[in-house]
Amino acid sequence: MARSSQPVETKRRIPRQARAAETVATILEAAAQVLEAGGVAAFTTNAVAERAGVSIGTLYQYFADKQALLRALAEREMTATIGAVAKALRGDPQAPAEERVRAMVRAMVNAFHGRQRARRAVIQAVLAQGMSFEMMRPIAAFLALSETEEQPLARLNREQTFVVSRALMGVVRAAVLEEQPFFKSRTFEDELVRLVLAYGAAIPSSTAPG
Amino acid sequence: MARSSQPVETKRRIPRQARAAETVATILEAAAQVLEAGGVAAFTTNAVAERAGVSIGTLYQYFADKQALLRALAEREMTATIGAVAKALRGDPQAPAEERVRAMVRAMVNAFHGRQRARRAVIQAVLAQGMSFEMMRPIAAFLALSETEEQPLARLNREQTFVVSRALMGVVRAAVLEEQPFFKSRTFEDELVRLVLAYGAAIPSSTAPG
Amino acid sequence: MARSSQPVETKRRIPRQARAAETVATILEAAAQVLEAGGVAAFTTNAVAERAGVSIGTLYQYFADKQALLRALAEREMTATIGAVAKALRGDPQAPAEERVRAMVRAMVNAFHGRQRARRAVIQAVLAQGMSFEMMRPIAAFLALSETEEQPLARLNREQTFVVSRALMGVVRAAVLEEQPFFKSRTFEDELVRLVLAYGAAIPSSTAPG
Amino acid sequence: MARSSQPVETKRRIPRQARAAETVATILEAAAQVLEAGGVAAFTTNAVAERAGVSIGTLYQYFADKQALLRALAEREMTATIGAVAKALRGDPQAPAEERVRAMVRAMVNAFHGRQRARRAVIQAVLAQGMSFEMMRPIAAFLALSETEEQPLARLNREQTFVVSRALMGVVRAAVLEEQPFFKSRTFEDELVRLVLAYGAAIPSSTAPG
DNA sequence: GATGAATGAGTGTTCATTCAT
DNA sequence: GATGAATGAACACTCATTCAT
Repeated sequence: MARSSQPVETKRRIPRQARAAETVATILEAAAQVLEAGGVAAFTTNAVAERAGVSIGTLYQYFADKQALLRALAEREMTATIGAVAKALRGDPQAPAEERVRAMVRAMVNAFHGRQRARRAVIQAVLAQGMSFEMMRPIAAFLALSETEEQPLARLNREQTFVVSRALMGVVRAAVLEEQPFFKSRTFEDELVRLVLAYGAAIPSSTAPG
Repeated sequence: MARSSQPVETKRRIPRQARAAETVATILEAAAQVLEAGGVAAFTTNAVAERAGVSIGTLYQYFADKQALLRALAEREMTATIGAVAKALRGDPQAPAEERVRAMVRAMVNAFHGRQRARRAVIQAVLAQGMSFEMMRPIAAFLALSETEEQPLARLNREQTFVVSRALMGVVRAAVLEEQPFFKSRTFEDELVRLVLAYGAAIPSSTAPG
Repeated sequence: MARSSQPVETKRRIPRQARAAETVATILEAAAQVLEAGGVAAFTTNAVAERAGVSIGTLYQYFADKQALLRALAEREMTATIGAVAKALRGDPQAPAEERVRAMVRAMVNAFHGRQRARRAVIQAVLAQGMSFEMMRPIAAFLALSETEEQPLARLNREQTFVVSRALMGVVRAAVLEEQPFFKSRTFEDELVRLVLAYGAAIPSSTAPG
Repeated sequence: MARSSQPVETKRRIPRQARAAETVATILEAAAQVLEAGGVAAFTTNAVAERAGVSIGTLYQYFADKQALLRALAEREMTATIGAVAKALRGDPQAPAEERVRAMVRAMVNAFHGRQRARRAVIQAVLAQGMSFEMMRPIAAFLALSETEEQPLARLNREQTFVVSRALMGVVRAAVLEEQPFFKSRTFEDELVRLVLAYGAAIPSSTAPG
């Protein structure tokens, strides 16, 4: 496993032409499929290239190394989740807290729908490669709910934001990884909403900064 | 290549002599150290054997394969956590709920003290190898708190048990993996206690089975 | 680890370029040489690769595993033998039986000329790997002589075909393995011819089917 | 694979006591069983020792190395075959040639009865280890039939002896290795007898020496 | 004499990565 | 830009053999 020393750059070549962008998309989709089909063990650069229908050389033209490919994939998957959650949060600001929390919870759960295995594999792969949870920060930010100026979820301090966001993600993640049958059930959703609301309600105004 | 059947499945040879038992302990300790020092990437059977000061052959005399070694290590680490949490839960049954929850939370947090990197690596490795979360079941069982006949955490149904246990573990896990500076702080502990108690209090008696 | 399906099963990648075809030939030749030089014990994939002057990776690009390499080699060697024998059998159909049998015997003996050690090693290796004698079937078929419409070797039943073919091959094989000095002698050839003709002549027409 | 340099000695320690002789027998029997059960691949010194119920150290007390064990086993198996054939040949010297040949053929076929897999494995192992066919010489000698003073099989020269003995053994060997269903049939036996007699009859007195 | 824990050279095999075409 | 043949460090794992107890 030769370690390349490209610290920051994810991609080698910024695709300026439509064709190149297509190739990149093809490769990423192939990567997701390989992960979905065979899990982490099957996720080799050669396999991805073959699935994508491009040569291994072409893959390396766009991704500096395996890490970069994985990073890009994780980003893509995360972006989808973030987008859905953000949209839910952006909904009607006048709606009652429960309604908004429920919309967000549902968005998260739905985000993990479908290609569960791929997402699970992405999580595994991300962890296996020692990548920090940095890329999950955006979600955490959303979950902080600080953009909701209204009660009862606003004004959380650092620890509280961390607790509620990670609690929520922790439960969803565990449900995905453990393949819990009740994952998509209404009962499960209810409990997640309850968790967030109860915790929010239990926070006295004074603990929040300012 | 006939494999003689061994009782535990994890180990190849049951150490009957003092020397052998020592060797096993040495290897496991070495495994933890390697994981601590270099993360999942450095966790090779050869590296572990070298660190342990035994030959690679000796390692394989006691562990059928890499997985088995990892499994044994995870077991060892998990047992420590379980033991601490269980002890906390066993405490004074007359004590108020908050006190008992706090004891448990503290036990969990403390369990992840010290060799954080190793534990983190164990988690990563376990995930990377596609091992199911089965081994975390015992902890979940404890967290279900169903043994506490008293209010307010008893009588949780399946989904509720799952939610509270995974929420708690999710937060602690994230704090370890992300190396949050407030991990050992009282503030953090307070919030965890709040999460559990608030959720427990928000559950109406009627949702629980029976 | 998805294996893409290949037509022949023996090879992983079908060489489409001239360079690749050359490489395959080089590896096979190296395999024969290694076998010739050091026998079965020396026949390791690394040794073959080194002898071929290619990296071990290249070897595995064309042969799925050691077995496949061995199989390919055996095939190559057998094909040579079969070809020679077949050619001899195809000779003048009008020629007297003795002449035709002699041509065949000579072809077989000659086929084992030269690289005796390699062939011997191939046989050993094939046996050692538990490979069935399937690949020798073609030779047996030829030896059945059923294509010779003429007396005295045609119309052999199953057991008779087996007996005469294996007897002939058994003697040749033993001569090769035991490195008998008279292997290439005319006397030896005479005796082989005698064996086949005598046996053929001793079979009454009635024992053959039809 | 450390090669020990003990050229000739098969056994390390000559068992002078009854107990030691028993142990050797036990080990040899275990070796045969391991070979029978798992073929060449399963034939490891450790497996044999375990099967024999002795420690690996004990095994090495009686057999210098794996080769020696194999050699001893081959010897044991061959001795049985030889004994049977010799007995058949020793039968009534006044009996007609066909009868005596048939007795011999039957003895050979029967010798390969029963533990076929083990014998097959022994053959494979013997070949795999590069052991020459030296140990089969005794059988060849018997097959030379030179002890039969009578017609028509006596007075064979070197090549003729070689041809008839190896032809016979070659057919039997092939039948065992290929697991031919007709192996034990009367038809097959008939053909073997025919082969020997026809060949013998086809030899003019003048070709034999003296 | 017997034991079995320990050894370690050696094997087959993978896969990220390069570079000549 | 694309290709894919070639690379080789690295890995998991085996097993014949030794020797302290």
